[in-house]
Amino acid sequence: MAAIRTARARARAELTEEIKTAARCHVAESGAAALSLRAVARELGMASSALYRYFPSRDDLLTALIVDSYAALATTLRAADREAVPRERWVAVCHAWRDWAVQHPHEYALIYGTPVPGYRAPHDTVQPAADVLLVLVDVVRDVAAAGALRPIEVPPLAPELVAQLEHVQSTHAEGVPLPVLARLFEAFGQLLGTITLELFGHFVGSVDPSGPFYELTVVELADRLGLPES
Amino acid sequence: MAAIRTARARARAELTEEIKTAARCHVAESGAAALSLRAVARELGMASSALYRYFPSRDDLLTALIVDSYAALATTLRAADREAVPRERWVAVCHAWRDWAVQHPHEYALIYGTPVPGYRAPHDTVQPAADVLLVLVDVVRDVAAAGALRPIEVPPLAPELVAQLEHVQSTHAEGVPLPVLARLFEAFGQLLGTITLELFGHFVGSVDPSGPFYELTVVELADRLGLPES
DNA sequence: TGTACATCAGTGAACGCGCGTTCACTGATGTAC
DNA sequence: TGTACATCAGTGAACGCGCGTTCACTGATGTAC
Repeated sequence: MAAIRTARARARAELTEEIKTAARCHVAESGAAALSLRAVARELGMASSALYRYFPSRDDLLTALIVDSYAALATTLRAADREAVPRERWVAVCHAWRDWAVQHPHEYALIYGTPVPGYRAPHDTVQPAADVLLVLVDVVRDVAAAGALRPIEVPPLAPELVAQLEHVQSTHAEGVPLPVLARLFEAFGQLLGTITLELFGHFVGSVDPSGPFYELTVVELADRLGLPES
Repeated sequence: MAAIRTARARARAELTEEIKTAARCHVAESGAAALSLRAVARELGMASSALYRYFPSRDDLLTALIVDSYAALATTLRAADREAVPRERWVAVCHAWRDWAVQHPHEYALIYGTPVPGYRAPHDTVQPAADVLLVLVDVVRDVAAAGALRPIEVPPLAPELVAQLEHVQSTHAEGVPLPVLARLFEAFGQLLGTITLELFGHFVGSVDPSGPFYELTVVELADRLGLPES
């Protein structure tokens, strides 16, 4: 029933993919804010009104692209994560993140840049967004489970922060000590900030090209997380 | 000659400001990408073509806004920096940064978010952008000059990174040791990343509201820079 | 297997909108003598 | 101080553009009997 699909159903699935692919190209060239149904339709050689058979509105197409971009990033990170000793896993995943961003700057901007004006992210994007972070969490959790995590010292955590982190811990990061979890969020901010600054041109004239600087950042983050030396 | 201005010159200066103010409002409401000369003209009750007497194009108006936003942020940070002992200076400046961002989210997005599609930043924006960072640099440099900086350990720096940092050191940060300068850039990335994640909604469901988390980040950064305990 | 009807993909014209920019113009302000 | 000319601010109409979305339609595909 799901396997034996009618010609219509197969054509529909294929065209849906083609529309998303064309839209992704458009985003990669002109940015998400400029995404236009008409342009996509033009590229596919069909009437713009035909797209409404596949996506009820421009925003729904945008949502689909965002979900896909998160998924693509998460998949890339997972791939980088496989085969590597603990510390190298961290380094590999972090570099995979930057590489993906450099190779797909507009998709990166689509998910981590300024939200598109007038667009309200639906709930569909929450899980894909979390999946990306979970790659980082998993690296650390596996080390923790193996008892190889070096103890780290952090300043006392405010009660509100403890509550927030405990919630994350119980739902997504069991076995990761709270101080490490706090450092993981710090790492998230630092990685994203560093990549963003490079991509959006704020390092021009200082630490650009930023390969060596990013490398340093990643290594120091591994230290601060208590990951063992490679 | 600069003081005794004609009525025309005074009117011109005032209207230029009014245009920028109206444009800023527009950016604060709908974002930079949606900035429209016609909307600004409408708000001022004048013909849209009249704006071309003041700004040769939409992009020039955008540039003026960007320069102003950098300047406003730098001024805010400077104000926070005054009166405070060394370590508190760092904390005060970092919190002023976040506060400004939270209070002016669209201006923040204007300078640190996704670049506006089709817009190419002219050279006029370089110095204002640097001025913001120099507030952070100055805090650390003053402590270094007073000999109060705790020595810090960083992994060996790649030769290319050393060259980049030495260039920055010689032009903007004399007296700041290279490892500290590297950490300053890391701090820049981490602060910007953390603020961006909060502002763009990526902390919803985890460390949101992010006050306590940001506080922790700032304090740890001070440690890593070798700033003395308060 | 064949027919009758329902479903759906895709079309093309149209609505109504807002945009950046140009241009010839009017009338006020400034300047040189 | 008064006049003649040059400069400049602001107008309003127009050009040409692209957009999202709707709607009545044709014709092909799928389904029930």
